[in-house]
Amino acid sequence: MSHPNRERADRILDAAGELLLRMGYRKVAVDDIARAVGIGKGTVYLHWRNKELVFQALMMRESADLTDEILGRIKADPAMIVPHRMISSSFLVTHRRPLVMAMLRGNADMFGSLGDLALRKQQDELRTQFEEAMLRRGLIRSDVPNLTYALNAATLGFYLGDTLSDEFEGVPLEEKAAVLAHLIRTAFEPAGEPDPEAVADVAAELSSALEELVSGYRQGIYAHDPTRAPG
Amino acid sequence: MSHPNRERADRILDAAGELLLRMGYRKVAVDDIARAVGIGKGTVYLHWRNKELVFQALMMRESADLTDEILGRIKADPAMIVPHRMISSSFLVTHRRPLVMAMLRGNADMFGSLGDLALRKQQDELRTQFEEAMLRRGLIRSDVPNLTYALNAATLGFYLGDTLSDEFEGVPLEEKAAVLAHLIRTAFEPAGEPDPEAVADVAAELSSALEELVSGYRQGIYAHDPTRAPG
DNA sequence: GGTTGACCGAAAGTGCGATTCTGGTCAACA
DNA sequence: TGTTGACCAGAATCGCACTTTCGGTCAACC
Repeated sequence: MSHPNRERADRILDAAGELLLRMGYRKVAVDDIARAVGIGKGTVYLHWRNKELVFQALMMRESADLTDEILGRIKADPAMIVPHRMISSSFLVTHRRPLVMAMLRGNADMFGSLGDLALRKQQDELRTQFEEAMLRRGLIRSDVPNLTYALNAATLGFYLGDTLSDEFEGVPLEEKAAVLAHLIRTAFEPAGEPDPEAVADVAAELSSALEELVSGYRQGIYAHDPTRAPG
Repeated sequence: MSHPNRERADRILDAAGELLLRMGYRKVAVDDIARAVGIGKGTVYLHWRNKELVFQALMMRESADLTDEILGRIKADPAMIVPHRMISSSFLVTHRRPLVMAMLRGNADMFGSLGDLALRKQQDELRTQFEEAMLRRGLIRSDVPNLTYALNAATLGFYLGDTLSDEFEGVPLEEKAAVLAHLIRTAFEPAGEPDPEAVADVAAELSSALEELVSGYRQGIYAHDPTRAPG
């Protein structure tokens, strides 16, 4: 039985991430990763059962880090959770993480078939919880039709815009975030200042939900499967 | 010299469109088109110099028809030009034209390399003109940062949403349009009713610009290149 | 017991000649 | 004069043998 050290696991993921960005999933050989770290190929397999799990772990670590970053901002200022700040801030934070961007753009040649099945489901639940809490506490207007779809569609273009056309390459990321903030604030939030108590409450609720999400991510990253039951 | 009849040209384009949707650009042979119409392959070449021009003509006709449709709505009710109605209505009309949808989704295997270079430029100019007129007459709020980018990004997600994820397939098109209308109205339009005179003026200006656009399209469709200069 | 890298088989890639397809032409025809 | 489809050349596709790559294993080593 093995309990490979975690610091090495992180170095492996570091290398995997770098190579992934540079060459794409298919072109990265497990041996490349091992070489980059300065260890034997077999050692990688002491950490994860196969190649796909290595990259899955990488993406989970990335997601966890990103979520932590957002969590930190909420802790520093609970007012961060009002939709327009939350969403534009997530936009910024996300865009600074090339791996996450590549993932959610579904760059097919970058990722072989990294299914975020359970992951996606968890995020969906979180989003639903977020929306419900916001609605309940009056931080989102109640007259928006089809809220979930509306938020998605309204946001999607900002994430995909520069992928499909280079006509807005010149606009700085911060300005784009500001535009997104304007959009969310005017279209989804009620007029006037939000109730500070509601903000605090929702911030607390959301924080704990995010913490749970992060711990879920982290759990998946370094989990080493026990050797299969003997046949 | 030839002046092939226009009705036949239209039948060719009809067939080309049907085949294009069914099999994609590459798989459609000029001979297939001719067969479908019941004419000889050579006849197609009496209308257009090569295969690509046939499909370019098809897309121009499609664009012209679509623009005409919008134009008709504006004529029937000038208030159609207020942004939220204009944009959501364009959304609906566009989504009912599979060829246009395929085109602007950039379905690479559907279209070989149909460059809408000049076309795109013309549309951009029109959009700019539209925005300026709206701003000038107070039909769009003046506090929206980066207006052009904002409108694009805010709208894009609605066009691409169901391409990338099937999670909103269930939402009827009309409801999506309603969401888009809400978004545009609340985020881009000033509160209160628009000035009827401004509406009428902008409607007139936009109508004539659209008519010009359509006539530009139509001109390109059936234009037969003169035989090359003798070598 | 942790670590390694030679080794294996499957799968992907490569080279190349044979074959089919198809855009475009044009002599013949109506 | 308008229309056609047989014809041609170049491109794409296919078939296939050969080579290379790479995920994953495991006996040997430290």
